[in-house]
Amino acid sequence: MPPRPAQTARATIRDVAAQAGVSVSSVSRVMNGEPHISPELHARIMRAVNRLRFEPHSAAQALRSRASKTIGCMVSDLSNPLYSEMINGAEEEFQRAGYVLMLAATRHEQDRETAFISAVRRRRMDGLLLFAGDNAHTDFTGALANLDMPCVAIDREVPDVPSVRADHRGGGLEITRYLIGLGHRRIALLTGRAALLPSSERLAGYRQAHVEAKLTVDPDLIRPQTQGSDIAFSEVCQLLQGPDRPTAIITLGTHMLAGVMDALASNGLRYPDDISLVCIGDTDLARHATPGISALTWDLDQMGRVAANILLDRIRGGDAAQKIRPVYLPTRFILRHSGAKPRAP
Amino acid sequence: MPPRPAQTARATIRDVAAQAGVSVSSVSRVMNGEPHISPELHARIMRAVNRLRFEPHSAAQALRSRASKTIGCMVSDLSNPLYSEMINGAEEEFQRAGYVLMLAATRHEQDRETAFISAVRRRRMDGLLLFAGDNAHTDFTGALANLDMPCVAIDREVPDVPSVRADHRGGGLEITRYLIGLGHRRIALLTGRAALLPSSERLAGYRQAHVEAKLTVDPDLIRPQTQGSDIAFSEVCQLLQGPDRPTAIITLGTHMLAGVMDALASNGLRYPDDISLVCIGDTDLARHATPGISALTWDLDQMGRVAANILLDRIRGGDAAQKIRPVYLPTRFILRHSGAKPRAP
DNA sequence: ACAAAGTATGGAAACGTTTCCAAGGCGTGC
DNA sequence: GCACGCCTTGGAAACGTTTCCATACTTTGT
Repeated sequence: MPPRPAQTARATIRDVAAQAGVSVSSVSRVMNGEPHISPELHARIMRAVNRLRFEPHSAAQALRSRASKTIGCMVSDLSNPLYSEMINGAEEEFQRAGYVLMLAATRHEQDRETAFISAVRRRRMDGLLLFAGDNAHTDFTGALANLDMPCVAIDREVPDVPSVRADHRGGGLEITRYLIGLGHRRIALLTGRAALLPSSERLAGYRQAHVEAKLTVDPDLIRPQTQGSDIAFSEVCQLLQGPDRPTAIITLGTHMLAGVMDALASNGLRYPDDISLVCIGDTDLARHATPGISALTWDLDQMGRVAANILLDRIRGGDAAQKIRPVYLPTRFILRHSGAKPRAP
Repeated sequence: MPPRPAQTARATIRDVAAQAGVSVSSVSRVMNGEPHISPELHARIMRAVNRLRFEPHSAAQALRSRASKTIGCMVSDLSNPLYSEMINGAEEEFQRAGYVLMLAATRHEQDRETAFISAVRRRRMDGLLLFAGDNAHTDFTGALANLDMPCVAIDREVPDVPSVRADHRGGGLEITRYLIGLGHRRIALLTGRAALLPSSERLAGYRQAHVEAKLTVDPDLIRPQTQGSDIAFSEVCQLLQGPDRPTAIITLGTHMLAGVMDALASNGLRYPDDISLVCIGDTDLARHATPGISALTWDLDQMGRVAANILLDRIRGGDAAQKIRPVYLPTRFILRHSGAKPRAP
């Protein structure tokens, strides 16, 4: 194998100093915008910088100054639009503050989580943003405890780490109340991985609504399966085969809703007449299905931004110990036409 | 402001060497898995590494070894599911190869593009993945030419840079032929930003189909607007007001399709009877609308992976100069029920 | 048996910054 | 006129690795 073509040598701070006839430290000061620099020194240095197209080597900066200007971001699945929209918002805030995002998708595998934590440590990243992930991963939580680094979680519960969360419990409560109010007594819940905070919170809201109405919850109606439209399809088919089928379904809006709709169609059922439907997370599909599907929504972009700013605050040495209490963002119920009173039996 | 709580000091390679009673270079060799190391030296060093929880400082490594194990990834919009799915695939390949992804969303702003290029240079990233972006940005192309770094573009044309592309031209040709074959003569095309390669290629296919059928193209039917369902809505409304309205519409599947459907509905039109519809990029909405909407699709995850592997090859010193010819991935037309013969006028 | 070639280790010089310290010049208040 | 402090600059020591070179000890080939 031929040797790599030599990178065209790049100017170092020393070259700049030599070119401008000044000391290295002066160049450094100018590059970092420090005060107490005479105008003509500044001008001379900038001229040299431009002539040589000097660009500071950030590894050297990080090594010496102990700040990498880098944020780690751990998410289970990049292609999940819920996450990517939050990341999009967060990234904008980081960019504005001069930080770069390092991204890793963990696919819910504990190995990848710990591997990324290790990368975060080795790279001495300045902060870490954690998106919803399995709380069951104890190794991970352990690794995190030793992390000793500003950290913010999104829709995830991590000890001693501040978090931003949507009010999934309140949302679950609201939509369950709504369905109960319509007269439903058997409401199926397809809310995604049980180990994820949003799912467990929604379930709590769902239960609370039942308690309020003095109804008991049939555990068979709760289907905390993984994401995926095919899973949703088979789960719903199974629910519909049963003797005492549900009269309403609450389901995740991304991917799962599609499977649910397929399942209804292939069982010859139509919403809202035969069965009521509410989905979690508003999507094009929910909006444009006919009839439109009522949905629970919240501001993903905003969540990303809020989390990013909390993290930036902490990096800047903000009042660390305080306010690790979670910040909650509201959910909003969009009423469309997928709910109705249950058929008389 | 109180001083930041001192980071608990972390072990350096020197600490490890001292603890194990060996030289620094031996520790380095062990950490990098070099050969010619006696088993007992290896064991002694690993024991010290574990005891001290030593983790090499990657900035120092990067500084000395000139490899940052980092890939830059530039994309206009992270929340666009087309992109995020490709990124998801690419990230998996990078992760497997031990690289970390650095992500930036440019929002089609040239400033952000050049800013990111600068970040890439300063951080001495090992490679760069470019997603579809405006070819009109000449400053950017200039900056890129000086980049002197392994680079792969996805659905984007950059001089001297290899690329991976879906066969958008072939796809555009296929769906336009299909509609012409049904008898349509006035086919509207809402295909996204004209400056993006996929759009211009689709347009080329669209034109070619017209040429083949000896039809002339009415430029008014081509609406190369930006993304967004509201834009699509108003564009379609405008098209439908005109005296000689189109009998078929080709539209992007993400977001725009929703606006198109709204526009049809609010003009009292139904597909496929009143007007035919085909969308580009398969989505839940296209699949589950009633009737189902025919769609052009291609493998996003695969595209990301292919691009990642080409880039990794080049980083490893692969036959650089060769094969900068674009790699094309096929598109596939999924026939559903949104197309019909045009109404007799 | 001896040169040549390899194997296993250590020592020290980079890599390109930031930052601490020192020092010269200059104004200021007494 | 002098101690003091501020502004401006330079010099040099870190930061934590990798890598080159040297060295001591084994093999191997003849």
